[in-house]
Amino acid sequence: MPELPEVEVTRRGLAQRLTGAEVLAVRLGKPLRWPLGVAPQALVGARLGEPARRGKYIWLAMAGGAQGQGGVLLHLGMSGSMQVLDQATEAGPHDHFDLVTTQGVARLTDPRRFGAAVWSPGLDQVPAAALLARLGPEPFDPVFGGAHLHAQTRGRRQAIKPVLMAGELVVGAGNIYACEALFRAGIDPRLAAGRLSRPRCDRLAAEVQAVLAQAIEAGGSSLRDFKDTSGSQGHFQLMTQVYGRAGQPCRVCGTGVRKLVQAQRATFFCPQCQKR
DNA sequence: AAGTGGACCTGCTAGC
DNA sequence: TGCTAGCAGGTCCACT
Repeated sequence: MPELPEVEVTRRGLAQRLTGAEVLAVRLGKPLRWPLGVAPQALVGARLGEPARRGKYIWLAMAGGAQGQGGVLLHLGMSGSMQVLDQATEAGPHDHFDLVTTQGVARLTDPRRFGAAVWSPGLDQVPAAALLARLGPEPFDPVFGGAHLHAQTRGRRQAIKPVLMAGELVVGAGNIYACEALFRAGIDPRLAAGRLSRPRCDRLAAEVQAVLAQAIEAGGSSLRDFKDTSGSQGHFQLMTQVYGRAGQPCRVCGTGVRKLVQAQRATFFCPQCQKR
């Protein structure tokens, strides 16, 4: 589910509800991708700062409590979402991390358990630093743009779509938004990254930013189960031009949208609008 | 060294 | 109707 827009929508919800709250209890469900790395009760008494986001990770900074300065790095994996409940209801079989606070209960629900909640003494310290180490620039960071995209793709033979998704050139564009950005930029997803001209890099960078911004505005995409922290669905999935539309007519030219597999992930594109 | 493929885990759906 | 193979928004790791 969650690409950058969904994670950002989640972060905003957490920020609104939980900033300044004090941790009363932590409840763990089944194991997630990585262990929390600290005894749950060690977080009791800590006060939450404003949640931050880096790529598809959310950083819940906290101070005080037995564990002292640090925070919890959250990832929603493929199927995760977070809700903030007024009261702690009984945990379901897919609720694997509850942060009970004075301002509500933040609950991570993640059926596939590719997500994680990991304690770290700081964002710039292990284990958080190790997890964030390979992330490229944020899409709205001034560092990211056509020049960066162009420079970083020289000599690369791999197709642009998996390169975009890998997160080394820019974080945040997962399968949906990589497909959508390439469509908007008129670029064939199979084109070798190193063959993108500078003007096309400019265009692609702009479209990555535009599609992510628009998706955040729309509350993210809810393909099957994504919900924001108050339980509402996003509606960007209603605006996709190509993602999930195999066989349906392109909204621009009417040609059938095609589906193929790249790096073991489905790619959707319009063979007419997107050129090599 | 870049690129590829497998792994992690569960639920839903399309197809027989 | 019922089973099953295949597929799903991510990312790490091992191997070529």
